[in-house]
Amino acid sequence: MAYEHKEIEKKWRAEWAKRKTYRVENNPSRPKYYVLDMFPYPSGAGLHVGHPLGYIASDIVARFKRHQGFNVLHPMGYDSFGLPAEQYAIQTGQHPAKTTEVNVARYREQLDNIGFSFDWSREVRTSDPSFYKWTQWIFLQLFDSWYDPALDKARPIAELIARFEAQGCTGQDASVLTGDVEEFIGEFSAAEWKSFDERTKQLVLQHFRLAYISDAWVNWCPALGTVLANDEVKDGVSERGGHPVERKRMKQWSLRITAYAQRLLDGLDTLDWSESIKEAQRNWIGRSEGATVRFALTPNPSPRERGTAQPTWAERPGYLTADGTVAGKLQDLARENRKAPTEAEEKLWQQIRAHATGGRIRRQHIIDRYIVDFVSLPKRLVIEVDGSIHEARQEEDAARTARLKELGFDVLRFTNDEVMAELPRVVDTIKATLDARPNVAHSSPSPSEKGSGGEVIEVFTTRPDTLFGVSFITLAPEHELVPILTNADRKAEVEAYVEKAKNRSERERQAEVDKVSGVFTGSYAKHPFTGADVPVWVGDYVLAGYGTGAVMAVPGGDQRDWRFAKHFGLPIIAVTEGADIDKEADERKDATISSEGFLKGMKVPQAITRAIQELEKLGAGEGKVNFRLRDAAFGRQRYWGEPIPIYYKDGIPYPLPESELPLKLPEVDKFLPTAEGEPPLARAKDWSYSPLPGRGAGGEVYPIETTTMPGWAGSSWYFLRYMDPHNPERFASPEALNYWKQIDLYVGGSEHATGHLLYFRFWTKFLHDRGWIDFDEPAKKLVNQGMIQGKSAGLVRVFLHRGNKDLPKDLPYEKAPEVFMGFDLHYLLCQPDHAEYKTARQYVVDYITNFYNVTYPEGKVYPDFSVGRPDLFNKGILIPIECIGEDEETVDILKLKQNNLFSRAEFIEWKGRVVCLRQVDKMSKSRWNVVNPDDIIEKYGADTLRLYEMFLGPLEQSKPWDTNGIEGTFRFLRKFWNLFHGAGDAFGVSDDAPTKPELKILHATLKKVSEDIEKMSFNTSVAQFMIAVNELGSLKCDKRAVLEPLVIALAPFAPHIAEELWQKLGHADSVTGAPWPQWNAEYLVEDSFSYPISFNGKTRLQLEFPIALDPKSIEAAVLANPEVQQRLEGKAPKKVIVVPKRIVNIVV
RNA sequence: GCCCGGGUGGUGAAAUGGUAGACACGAGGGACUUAAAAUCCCUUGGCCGCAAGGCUGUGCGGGUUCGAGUCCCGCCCCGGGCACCA
Repeated sequence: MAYEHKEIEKKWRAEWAKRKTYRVENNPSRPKYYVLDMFPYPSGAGLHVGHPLGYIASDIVARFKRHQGFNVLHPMGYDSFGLPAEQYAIQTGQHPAKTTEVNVARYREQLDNIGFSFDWSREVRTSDPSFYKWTQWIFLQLFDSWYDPALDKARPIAELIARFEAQGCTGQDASVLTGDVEEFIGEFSAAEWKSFDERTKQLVLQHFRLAYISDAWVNWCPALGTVLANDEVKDGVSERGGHPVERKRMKQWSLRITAYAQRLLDGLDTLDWSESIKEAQRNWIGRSEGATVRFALTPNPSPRERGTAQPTWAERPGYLTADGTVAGKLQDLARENRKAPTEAEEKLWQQIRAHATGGRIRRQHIIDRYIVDFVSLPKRLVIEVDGSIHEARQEEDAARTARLKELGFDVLRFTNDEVMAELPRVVDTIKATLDARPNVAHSSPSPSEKGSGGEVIEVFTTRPDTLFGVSFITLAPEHELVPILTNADRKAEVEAYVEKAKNRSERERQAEVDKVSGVFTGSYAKHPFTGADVPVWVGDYVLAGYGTGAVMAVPGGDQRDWRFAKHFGLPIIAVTEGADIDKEADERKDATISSEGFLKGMKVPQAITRAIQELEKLGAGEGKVNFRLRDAAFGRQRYWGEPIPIYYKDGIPYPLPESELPLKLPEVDKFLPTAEGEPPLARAKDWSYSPLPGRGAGGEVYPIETTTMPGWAGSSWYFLRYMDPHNPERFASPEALNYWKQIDLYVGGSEHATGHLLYFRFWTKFLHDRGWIDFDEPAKKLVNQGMIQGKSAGLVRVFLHRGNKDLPKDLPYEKAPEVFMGFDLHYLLCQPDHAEYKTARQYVVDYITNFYNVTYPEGKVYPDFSVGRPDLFNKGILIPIECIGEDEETVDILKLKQNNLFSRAEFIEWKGRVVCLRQVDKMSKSRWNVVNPDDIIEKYGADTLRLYEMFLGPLEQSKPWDTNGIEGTFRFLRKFWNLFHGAGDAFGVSDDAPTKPELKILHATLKKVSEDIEKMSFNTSVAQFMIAVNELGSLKCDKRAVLEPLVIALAPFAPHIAEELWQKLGHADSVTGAPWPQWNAEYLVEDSFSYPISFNGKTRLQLEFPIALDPKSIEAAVLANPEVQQRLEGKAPKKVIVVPKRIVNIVV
C-alpha cells in the first residue's frame, strides 16, 4: 500500500475531532506546560505559508511535552477587533462582525488542514462580548488604580483617597506623575482635600489614575481618522497604510505605562527572550540617568531704566509683567493675597488648576500696576472674581480693564456669587474662552511644568559633570518660556523661527538632521555654580517631548551642542583632558574633567556624583532618572473595538458599574465619524447610561464615552483567558490562574517587540499588583520565528516618449495598451557597450513601430521610448507569481492576460520568451507573491508541509519561500512509510530482536531529536530522521522494536502519518498519548574510534584505535605507523597531541 | 551615528576550539522499464593530476592556539531595531 497522504490526513482530522484528542483539562495533579502562539488577526487574505511556521514549531513542542507527560495548554484564538475589518465595512457597508466571522471561518479551515493540536474548546475572540467584558473590567481596574512610588506598585484609588484625607498631597507625591500629558496640580492639605467638592476631587484623582483622560499630544492620522500609538507610527507615517501622521493636542484616554518603566526594564533580565527583543524594549523604554538642573533667569534691564518709552506688555521680557515702579509693594501684597484667598477664589483656583487647561494659570499675578486674580499668560486672559466691594468701584475697574486690554489681555469677570453657585458653568466658560484664544506661548508638553516657584529654566542632563562647560542654553521651539524670554528687538526673528520650526513636519526634521538652525532670545540665565550669564537660544535640535524641552549646551562635550556653537560662533569650552575641541566634542565617559571649577581633575563618574551633590546643596537641581517611554494613548476614534465603559457626569468620567458589563458595541447607521467629527459610536441611539432604574424615564441620563479601545487591549491579557475561557464570574478563576501561571513558551514574530510585548508585560504587572495573579511576567520564554518571505516577480514597462514634435500626431497613445518587456532585454538596453545592444534596441523599435503600424519620416528612428526602472520595490511592475513558468522566470503570457489588469497589455518577447525579475520581498497579497499552504497540502500533504517548513533552516531565521526542497521531505515520508510495508506494499513488521546497528541508529536518533526539540533546532532533528530512515532502509530493518519508538518520535512533526502507522501497529489509542521513548547511552557506545591523524593541524590519514586505549598507547601506535614514519621523514616530532575520541595532531 | 543579528558549495543549510560542507534540493552519470512515474546506485566546493595524491577554501586583514567557520583586535557588506533622547 502506497503512502496516501490525502486519505490518511482526512481520516485523522476527523478522528481527532471525534475523539476530542486535544481537549485539555485543568488538572492540578499533573505538571503543566503552556505553549502559546501570538494571537493572529484574521485578515481577509487568509493564511500564507509564512504564518504557520511558528505554529508548527510550537505544535511540535506542545506534542513533545505531552509525550513527556505534561498537561499541555496549547490554545488558539483570534484578535478579531481591528482596522481592516472596519475599513472594509466603511467601503462596503458590511458589518465588521460579519466580515470577521467569514475570515475566522477561513482561518479555522486552513489551520485545521495543518493538523495542529489546538484545544479549540478554549478558543477566544477579542470581539466576543463574553471576552471583552473582561477587557473592559481590567480597564476599570486600571481606572480604579494609582501608582504608589513608595511601594512601587499599583494600589486601589480608595487608598489614595484615604491618604489624601489623612495627609493631603505633598510634593513627594508629585513623583507619581510620570506621564507626559498632565500638569502637576500642586500640593494641598488634608483639610483642603476635604473641602473640595466632588467634581474637584474627581479632577484631582484624574491625575493619579492609571487610566486617565487628559489633553495630550497625540499622533493624529487624518486619513485613518484616528489617533495612533507611538509604536504604530514609523518615520512620521502610519505603520498600516503609510498615511501621514501629525501631532495634535486632543482629549485622550491614556494608560500610565510610564509608572512601570523601571520595572518593565528590570524584568527583562529575568526573561529567556531573544537579546534583540530585550534590546528593542530597552531602547524603547530609554532610561537615562542624570540630573535636573535649574538655571535662574537674569532679568534684562527694563526699557524704562534704559530711558525708552513705556513699553507695551508684549514687548516686555514676558514674565515680568509688573510695572517696575510699584512692583516691590505689589509683590508683598500679592503674596499676602495668595495666602488668604476668598472662598470663591479658592474654589475656582482648585477647579482651574485641576483642569489643566490653557497652559499654566497663575493667581494673584502682577500686571502693570494691578494684581489680577488669575491669569493665563500664554493666552493673555485675565480672570477676575469680584466681591461686593467691586460694585462701588465700577469706574476704577473699567479703567483697569482698559489698561489690561491695552497690554493685550482680555478680562473675564465673575462675581463671588456666580462662582459659589454655578461653579461648573464658570469653569466651562473659562475653558471655552481659553480654548478659543490663540496661544501666545505654545503650550508645552513638558512634564516638568511645575507651576510653582520663581522663573527658572529647568534642564535634564546625563552629564552634570560638564556643567562648567555650559556656554548657552537651548530651548525647544515649543518651549513655553520662549515667548516670555524673547526680547523686544528679537521678537520678530524668534517668532518667525518658532513658526517655521513648528510647521516643519517630523519627516522634514528628520531629513534635515545635519542642518543647524536656531535663534537667540536675547535673554540670559544664571549658571548655578559660577553665576555667569548664560545666553538662552532656541533651536529645533531640542525636542519638546523629551526631558524638559530644554538643554544646557556643553559644546565641548556634546556633538550636537558643538555643531550649534560652531555654527553660531558661540564659545566652546573644553571640558575634558585631551579633547580636541576645534575638531569635535569629546563625549568619552572615561575622561578626566578639565574645565575650571571644583570638578577639575576628577574622572567623569566621580564628577557626576559630586556635581549632583553640589546642585542639591544649592537647591539648583537633583539626581534624576528620565525615560523616553511615553504613556500609551488608549482611545481610538473608531467603531470596531471594545467600548470604553465610562460615562460622563458634569464632564467628569465615571466608571460604569461592573453589573453593566459587558458594555456591548451599539448598532450604528454608518461606520464613519459624525458630521461634527465625533467618533462613530456617537451615531448610536441612546448611547447613554442612567444609574437609576427606569433608564431615561425621569432618572438622570449620562453620555457614554464614544472612543473605543485600541487593537492591543485584548491581546494584552488574552493568555489568561485561555486558562478558563468560559468563566462568567471572573476573567479566570484563581485555581486556573494558579495552575497554568505563566506561558512557558511564547512563539511569534519580532515585529511585536515594542508594541504588544510591552503592553502585555505592563498589564500582567498591573494585575499582579492588584492581587489578581501571582506572577508579574506573562511569558518565561519567547522565541521569534523568522519571516518567510515571498519572491515577487516583475516586468519592465516601456514608455513611449510624448511631446516630440517630429512624432506623427495620430499616434494612438491614449488608446495604446501598455507594453512590457523582460529583464533580459532591458538589461541589454542598459548596456550600450554590449555586443547585442544595437540588435536589441532595433528589435524593440521595430516591434513598437510595427505594433502601432505607423510610418515615419525618412532617416528618423521612431518611436522614441524609455523603460521603467528595474527595481521592483520602486517602479517595476509586479505580476502575479502564478503566471510564471516552472523555470521560475519565464512569464506565461496567456495566463497573465487572463488577469484584468494585463488583458490589453503587450509583451515584447526576446529570444522567444519574456523573462521576469525575481526579488525577495515581503509575502503579501498586494505583492501578488503569496503562496497558500492549502495548495502545498493538496499536493504533498500537511505532514510534508510541516516537515518542510521545519527543515528549511533555523526557526528564527528569515528566508524566502522556495518549494525546491520539498520533494526531499516528501520522499522521506514515503521511505518512512515503506519501512513498515514489505513486498507487495502490505503492512508488516517483525517481532525479531533488533541488531546492534539498528539499535544504535534508533537511540542516536532519539537522543538527537529529544535534545534538538528542547533547543528548538527542528531542521537538524528532521535531518536526523532522514539519516535514520536511510540507514534503516539499507539495513532492511522491519523490526517493531525499532520502528515503534520512531513513530512516537516522529509524531510531533508529522502527526497524521504517525497516527496511521501507530494504529496499524495495533494500538487503539492515539499516538499523542504515548510516552516519549527514552534513549539509552548503552547502545551508542563505540568500541573503536577512527582517529584523524593530522600534521600541524592538517589531516593526512585515519587510524582506528579502541576507545579504551589510553593516549600514551595511541601516541606510540601512531608513531609506529609506517605511513606516519614516512611523512616524518625520520625526524622526531616536536610534540604529539592526543585528544581521546577526537584527534591526533603531530607537530613537526 | 548607536544597539542587536548575520556573512560557509549552484541552492536551503550542518558543525561542545578537534576530519569544514552532515541532511536535503539541484546538476551530471548509471541501473530497472517498451516508455513514463516511482525506486535504487555513483559523482558533485575550487584548482592541478590518468591515477595515487597534492594545493586551496567558511566576507577582508591581523592575532591567540599543537589546531580557528568557531576565540580576540581592526575593517567591509547584508538584515533588523533605535535615532538631533541631552
